[in-house]
Amino acid sequence: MRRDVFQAIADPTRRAIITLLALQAMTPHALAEHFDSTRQAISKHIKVLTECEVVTQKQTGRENYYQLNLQKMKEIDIWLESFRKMWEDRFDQLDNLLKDL
Amino acid sequence: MRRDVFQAIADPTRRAIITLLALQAMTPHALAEHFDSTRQAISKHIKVLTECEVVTQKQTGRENYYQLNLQKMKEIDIWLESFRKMWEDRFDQLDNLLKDL
DNA sequence: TATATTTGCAACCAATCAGTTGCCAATAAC
DNA sequence: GTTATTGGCAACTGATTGGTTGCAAATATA
Repeated sequence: MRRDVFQAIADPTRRAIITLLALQAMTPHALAEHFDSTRQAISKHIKVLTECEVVTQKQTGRENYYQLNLQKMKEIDIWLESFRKMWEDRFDQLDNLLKDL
Repeated sequence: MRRDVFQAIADPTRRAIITLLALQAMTPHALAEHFDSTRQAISKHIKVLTECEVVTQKQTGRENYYQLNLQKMKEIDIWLESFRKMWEDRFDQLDNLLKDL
């Protein structure tokens, strides 16, 4: 099974989970309340996120708090880096063109 | 069928195609030579990329040149924006901590 | 004109995905 | 001690994915 951050963010529900966990650590139960699907469905998504280390867990009693691992988000940023350079160059070119006109 | 840039970059072969097309526009045939799988498999990936507008095509005779649409790459960057702010804040906090020591 | 190259389409296949329900274990609350 | 809450596991289902082969159409090339 392929488990990387790119696969993790492919699913819109998982992206929503990531956004929620960016604000604060939450339990699967609390997370599930934000969605229409069942707690088990959400738990499966959390499992994927945990397996690719996008999310880490911290157990306290019976409650399991999950929190976002920003480092993994940074991995996407690193991949984007070379492309960002390209669109910034394009922007500069357009900028120069506009100045010349 | 869900077709967005996040699903597009989920597959490692598609990410490789994107990287190749960032360097220069290419035909499916030329692209396929960079991979082990068949031309049809690559064409299917190109179809996904086209459907979510990560790639645009330009036909010349029987050859079909595909090129990267940087704008769609930027969409990922926009989504990352809020998270980037977070890890930069964390870095600043660490920086201040180190200064204090 | 005959042959080779490039391409997209359709049919098929095994694996994976996202979701469900049911169940049981552990912890909290009463 | 009994009941409620939380959460993980397993089994199942339908849809999607990434791959294959075969084929036909269009364009180059000999």
